[in-house]
Amino acid sequence: MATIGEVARVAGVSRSTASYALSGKRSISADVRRRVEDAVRELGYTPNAGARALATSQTRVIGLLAQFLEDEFAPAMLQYMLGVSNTARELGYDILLGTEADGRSALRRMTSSRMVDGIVLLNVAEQDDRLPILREAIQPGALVGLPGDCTGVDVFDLDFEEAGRVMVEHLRRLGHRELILVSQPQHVIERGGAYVWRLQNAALEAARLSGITLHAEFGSSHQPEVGRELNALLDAHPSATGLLINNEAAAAALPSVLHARGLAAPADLSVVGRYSDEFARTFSLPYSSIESAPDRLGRMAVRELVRRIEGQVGPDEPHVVRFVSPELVDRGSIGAPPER
Amino acid sequence: MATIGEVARVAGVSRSTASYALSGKRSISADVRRRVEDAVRELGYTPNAGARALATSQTRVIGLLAQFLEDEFAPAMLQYMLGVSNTARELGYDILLGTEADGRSALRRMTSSRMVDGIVLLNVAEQDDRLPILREAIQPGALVGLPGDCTGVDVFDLDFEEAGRVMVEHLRRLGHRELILVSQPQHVIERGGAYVWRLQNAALEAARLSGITLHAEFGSSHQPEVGRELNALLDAHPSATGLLINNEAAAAALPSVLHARGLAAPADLSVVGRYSDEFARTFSLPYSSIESAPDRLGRMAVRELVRRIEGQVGPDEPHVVRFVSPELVDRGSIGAPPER
DNA sequence: CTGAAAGCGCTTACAG
DNA sequence: CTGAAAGCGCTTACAG
Repeated sequence: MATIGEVARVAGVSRSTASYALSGKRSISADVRRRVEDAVRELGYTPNAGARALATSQTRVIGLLAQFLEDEFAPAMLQYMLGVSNTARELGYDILLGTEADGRSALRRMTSSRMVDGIVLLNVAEQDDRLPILREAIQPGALVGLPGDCTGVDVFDLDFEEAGRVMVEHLRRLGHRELILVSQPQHVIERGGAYVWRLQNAALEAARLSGITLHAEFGSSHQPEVGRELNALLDAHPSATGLLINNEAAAAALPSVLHARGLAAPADLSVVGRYSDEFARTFSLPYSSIESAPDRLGRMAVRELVRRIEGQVGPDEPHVVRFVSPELVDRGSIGAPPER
Repeated sequence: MATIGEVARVAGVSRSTASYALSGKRSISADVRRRVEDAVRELGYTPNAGARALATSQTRVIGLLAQFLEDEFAPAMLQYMLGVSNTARELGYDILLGTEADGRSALRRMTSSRMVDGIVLLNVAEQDDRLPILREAIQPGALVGLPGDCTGVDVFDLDFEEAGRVMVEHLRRLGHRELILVSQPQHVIERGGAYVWRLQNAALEAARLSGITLHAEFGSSHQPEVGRELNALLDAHPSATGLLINNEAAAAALPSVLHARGLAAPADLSVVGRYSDEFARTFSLPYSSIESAPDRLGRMAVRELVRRIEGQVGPDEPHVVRFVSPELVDRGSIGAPPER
């Protein structure tokens, strides 16, 4: 594999001149530039990434830490990963992927050995044990998900509280008075999945303020349990007229559950979920939903991260905490409550 | 960030001694080893990956090229990625992920700039335009999926032909005489997704040999089209008693289609798919299926790749082409044809 | 058992 | 506009 030394020799210039001709960091005579470019083409030269990283302290690689936890729904994670990966590439960065269960050691390895210029953390928990490590790292970090303590990192998340309020409010205006909310499994909360209770508490509060009964329950993240649980919930609350779903597995299971019970949305039951449009298409979900915008969040996180990496944001400029406003995608599954 | 020079200084030895004490590549007095280890701990030293790569020509990174094509079902891809990523980590390698649509340029970038020690290609087509680039690269490559030309790379794939035969044979023995096979979309074939016709041709041949009627059709990779197509197929072939599904989107859509038609498997219709157990769980699919073993294939590919990278397989030792035998996972959706 | 030195392939001040 | 040289942080023959 050709080195810049060979390029220089073939072009009849010094290595530094060859380097500058390629980087454009100082002016080069047209003749020399052409000779260097010809030599590059002739030799099929590509700079060695490791050598360049050593010389510049820049790897042009972003570390992406995803975790596939037992109690979360894997296909939903994929959307975030692709949002991050595609945006990184557009900005000239590659992705070093860490999927291991022990995110701490992956993070430590990537940052302390300088394999990456920055880190994106997915699936951030309220008390995320990766955060102390990230804060000690010299590389900047961007999170998708809201931790309890946001110092030292840029944070991006859906406004789950507003999402909870929007769901309740929307159904209230149509005349609903008794609703069921199915959240993620309880372990997700125990592990610190703050978004679960952020949405749930806001929904409960909104319901309380307008005198609506809201049955808030946890659902499993797996089939067929979650299907059974949905059935049990509908049995337990026969007068409920609206179903709020903050649980991807439950959303995916709902069509067959409703089918089996002979229920149609919105004629018999209004349904509103919280998931991405891509997810809705994949699982053919006909329910209106709060768009969770994984691609957009991934994109925002990478954009801000790259701004920090490249010094467009000073190291002591304050970090951002940005919430994406929930947007309701209408798929026609919300209507007035049925007359009884 | 500490360098090995600082470690050496703190330990009171030369840099080479510090390096050898850490690598264990030559014998070191117990005293010196302890001093070096103490210094490492005190300084929180981690070797700089770029510098090490430059010195050793080894990055301990594997490039993973995945593509998320319009006509393929994304959640199925994720399984392969995780199989590769997790196995790589177990063997001490990190994953550089390329998800861009232009796999050629990603491949070129990773290999020619020496960011990786080897490459895993997912989703390999019959005539895969990434292969010429991979063959020119100095790094070894392992594929999941069978290309027309296997020279110069290690290849791993499900034995789709045997899978087609097993599906037909299984139903034949139970007395079925008319079957429907739903394959991936036609574009997948046109693009060179050889597995589609490998399974289909073998199934057609097996059916022909035993005098069974097999209606082989392509299905869409998206909802709700594929649901409509399934309905149309069942309408068109009312006397078919078995359904073979080599199309993840169709499999995911089938429960609600059968439900809507009031059909149960296997009482009214025997169903057998081709997808992974993990996929079955995610989508709550109650159908017996040929296990597509994405984690196992990913694991095999990485294992062999690492053997090549680390020189356990000589550069001129022949490459392997290994097929995983289809295994039928019985979920109770196959039975005798209904009496009419 | 240990050290001084060369080298991996770049970039970038320094000098002209 | 161009070149010679130092340096990034490692590893590893070479010498003792």
